[in-house]
Amino acid sequence: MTGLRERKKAASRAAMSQAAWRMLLEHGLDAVTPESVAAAADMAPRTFRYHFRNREEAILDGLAQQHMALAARIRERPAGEPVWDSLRHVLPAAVTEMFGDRAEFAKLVAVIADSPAMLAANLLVLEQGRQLMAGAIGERIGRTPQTDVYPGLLAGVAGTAISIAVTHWARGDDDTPLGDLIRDCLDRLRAGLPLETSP
Amino acid sequence: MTGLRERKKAASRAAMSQAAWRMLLEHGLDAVTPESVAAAADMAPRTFRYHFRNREEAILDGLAQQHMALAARIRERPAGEPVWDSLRHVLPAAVTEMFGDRAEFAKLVAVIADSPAMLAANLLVLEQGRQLMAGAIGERIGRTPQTDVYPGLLAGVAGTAISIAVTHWARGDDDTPLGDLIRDCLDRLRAGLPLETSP
DNA sequence: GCGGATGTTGCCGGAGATGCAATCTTGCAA
DNA sequence: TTGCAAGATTGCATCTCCGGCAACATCCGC
Repeated sequence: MTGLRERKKAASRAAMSQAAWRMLLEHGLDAVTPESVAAAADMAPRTFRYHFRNREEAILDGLAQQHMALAARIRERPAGEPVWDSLRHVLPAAVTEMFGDRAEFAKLVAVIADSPAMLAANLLVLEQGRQLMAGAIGERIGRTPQTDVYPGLLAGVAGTAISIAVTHWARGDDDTPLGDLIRDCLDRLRAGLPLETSP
Repeated sequence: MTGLRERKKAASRAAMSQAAWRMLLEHGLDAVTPESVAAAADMAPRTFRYHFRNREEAILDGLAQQHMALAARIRERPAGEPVWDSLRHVLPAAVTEMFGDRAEFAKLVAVIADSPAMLAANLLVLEQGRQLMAGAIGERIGRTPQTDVYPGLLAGVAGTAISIAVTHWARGDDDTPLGDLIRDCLDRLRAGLPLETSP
């Protein structure tokens, strides 16, 4: 499971992904090329292409990893706990630590805004996250997403809460902590999204 | 607005999009190339690239159009109607007419399943649809998605309902009409997605 | 230790995307 | 009607990106 081989492979991947991320923040999307990233990580360009389909995938790989970790944290919650409570318990903290620095994430949002490829890659990450989340939810409540709509719906709702909360948080004209924003969104969704303002 | 010029441009676009769609259903994704589609629509390959970024975009262009129409239909609902009711009124019918033939759509699902590019393109379409839906919802309730999370949350929920319902419907091991599935999903979401089974 | 499996790398070819400019069609006004 | 500007269609040339193939190095299991 944790053989030297797999660890080295993961290390290579992580090194390039982090290099790509830093390069995006400091020099913009155009500066992120297989060549530059590979050089920064001290590897061959071809190795970059072995691990990642394109630069967008490399840049977002870190986020993708953490999305996968989200599902795991859902599974780890005590067995009897209602799923909604599990989400409310896990998501605010997990997502907050996921997007540590607001300025960095604002930059990412800006890049996504004017790059269709980045947007598409980001949507892929989110979709994959939803799939895993649906699986985890289904496992907890004993229903498979294949035959029951519930896990998919709840995972979709959770994903929506995260996306909306993070987007508003990244905009920066509101200093509410990200965790509180997510809790607020989740609570509204759990209440069935009534129109009434509830400040 | 409806000058001859624009109609001709839209016609070219529609012709190629439909050709791409038919070609996908009959010969698979690999058969859909700018050259083949352009030939089928009696146009030059370069014209294909003038209208579409890639084959996936061409294939899904019809769906994208209808997603845009969705937002318009939300806006057309009577002014006093609660937004949730508007969704419940518009979505089942609109989506049902959107995916007329189950076999065709099942094919699309299959293609999406093993083509990351198709998946990404599809997610782009859905995301764009959500944006428009959020705008329409915000307009109806007098809140802009820019400063208020409500429109985005509700649009996200609506999108989730559609995606999940359509996916299950396309699987085909349940003969419930698509409209009923969507209504069911919407009702569950409006009720805050309680875990209890309610058959 | 040895053989198989797998990560790393270089080389190279095909496919896809884009800028440019020429040409034709349409919209509009003189 | 006629002429001009704007925009759609097309060809050409180029460029980048992606992936297959094969060689080599390293690691795992027996």
